[in-house]
Amino acid sequence: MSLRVRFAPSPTGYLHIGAARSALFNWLYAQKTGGKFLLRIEDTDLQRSTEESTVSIIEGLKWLGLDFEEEMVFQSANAAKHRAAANKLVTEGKAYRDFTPKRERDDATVKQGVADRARAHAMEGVDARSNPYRDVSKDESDQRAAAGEPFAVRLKIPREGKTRFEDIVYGVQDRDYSEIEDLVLLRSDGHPLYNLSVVIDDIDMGITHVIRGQDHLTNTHKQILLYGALGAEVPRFAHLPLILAPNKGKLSKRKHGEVVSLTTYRDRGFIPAAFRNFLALLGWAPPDGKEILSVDELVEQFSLEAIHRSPAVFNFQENDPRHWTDEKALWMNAEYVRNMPVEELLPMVKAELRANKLWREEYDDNDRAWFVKTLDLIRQRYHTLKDFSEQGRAYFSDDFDFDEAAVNKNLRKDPRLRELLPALADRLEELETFTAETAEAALRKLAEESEVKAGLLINGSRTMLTGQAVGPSMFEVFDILGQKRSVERSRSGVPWF
RNA sequence: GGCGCAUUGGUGUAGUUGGUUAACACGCUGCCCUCUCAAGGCAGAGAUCACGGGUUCGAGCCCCGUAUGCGCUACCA
Repeated sequence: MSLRVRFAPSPTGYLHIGAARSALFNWLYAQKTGGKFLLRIEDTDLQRSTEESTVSIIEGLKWLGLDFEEEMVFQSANAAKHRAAANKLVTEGKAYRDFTPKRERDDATVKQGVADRARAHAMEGVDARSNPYRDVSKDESDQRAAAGEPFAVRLKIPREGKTRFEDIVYGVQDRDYSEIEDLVLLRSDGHPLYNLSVVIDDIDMGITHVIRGQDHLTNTHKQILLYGALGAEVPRFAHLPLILAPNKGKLSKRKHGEVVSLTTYRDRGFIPAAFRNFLALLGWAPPDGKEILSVDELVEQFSLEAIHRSPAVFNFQENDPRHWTDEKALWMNAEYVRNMPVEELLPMVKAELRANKLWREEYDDNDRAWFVKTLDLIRQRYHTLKDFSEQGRAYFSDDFDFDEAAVNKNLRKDPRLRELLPALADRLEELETFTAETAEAALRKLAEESEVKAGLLINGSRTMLTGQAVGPSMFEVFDILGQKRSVERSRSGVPWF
């Protein structure tokens, strides 16, 4: 059978960048090997799963360009099958009914509770095979079940032995059975549990390679036991190093908020290809060390063997808007904004402008040449798509804001500009052919005659015409804005008031 | 507590079977370019390769221990 991988997120919130990376690596591996990339929504936790989340996951994958094949699978739809499988294991004697009353756990303190219980068991010398219901006779078990007594179903793990598998990333992994409790397959309310569901679904979907986060590394042993009990072939595993927060702690949705959400990057103007490129470099590096890689190059160079084992720190500074996410991601995005083919950038800028009511249909036909030229000029110093509607607003609308600092620095500082700028407007208006060159000549001539430095007029114009202190070469800006707008804005005097 | 995994400049990563001054990218500093800001070019700061032992003529690479971090240890996923 050909190679099949899957991405199996649980729909309990937006798509986490760590999950997105798992999806990417699965997808890359499928492309690389000619295999299939499948999607399964693990919504067995009905309480926490939401439809919005499922939608956002699908949108996120689409945004990153990670198309999945075949029908997506909803794990909850297979619950009956999972239950049946567990019951079959009971009949075969590979699992047993546990009539121990369920002990409720407070969700907030589970981690601690689990650790405490484990510690207590270790101290009291309780072994993992001590469950009294392990060896209850089948008749008695059947009777109690028939009498309506509630029970959970647990897998019967042998007393002696160990599981072993070779992880493609982490190497050979051993675990003694004594370290694994008889795992619960079915809750007392009949609800199938995670480890059972993944294994059965992976078998059903014919998954040959399981590529997922390192947090599942030790779970894998339990799952291997399950594959054995179910008589199925064990797939290959590749676990991915985790992505950590700057303090090297867990990067969580709860603690770190939107910076871990993939949609944030879309909403803040990232280019999908750029973010995908950045994500690929977390825990993996191409053999030739080149970092800006197209999808095709990514696919071509990718290999599971080159993934390394230490966790990656996602470097950002909370409470600092300038460093709201990893600097390298920001740099990479700017790199894409600057260098990608304009035709590919254009639709993205169009969407951005449209969302801000700055888009005009002429940009698509009559003014297309102007639009492309403008993009090419201004994108050189932009970092995200947002910049086109914010910093770039003055190129697409006469209704733009003046930056206070810029006005102070480039206009108010020298009162002569109150006269010089309108004078410049006159000169520009007189030009018969209006280009960057003629505008420059006119400006320099005026500067010379007025005995001021050209820079004074140039910087003053920049703020007067674009509201900003920074931007492209001013003569190019005159050209882009055109004679009419250049003249009007130079003359307006708006920022003086 | 037990088990597992990890540990190369601030961050992401390279470092072939152990062999001269530990490489690249982001970020940072300075200079050049220049009408500003970027970009670009040049130069530079920053790592006793977590720590301690050991093996070896020689270790970031091998072995042991320690520390720290993370993960798992649930009738969560």
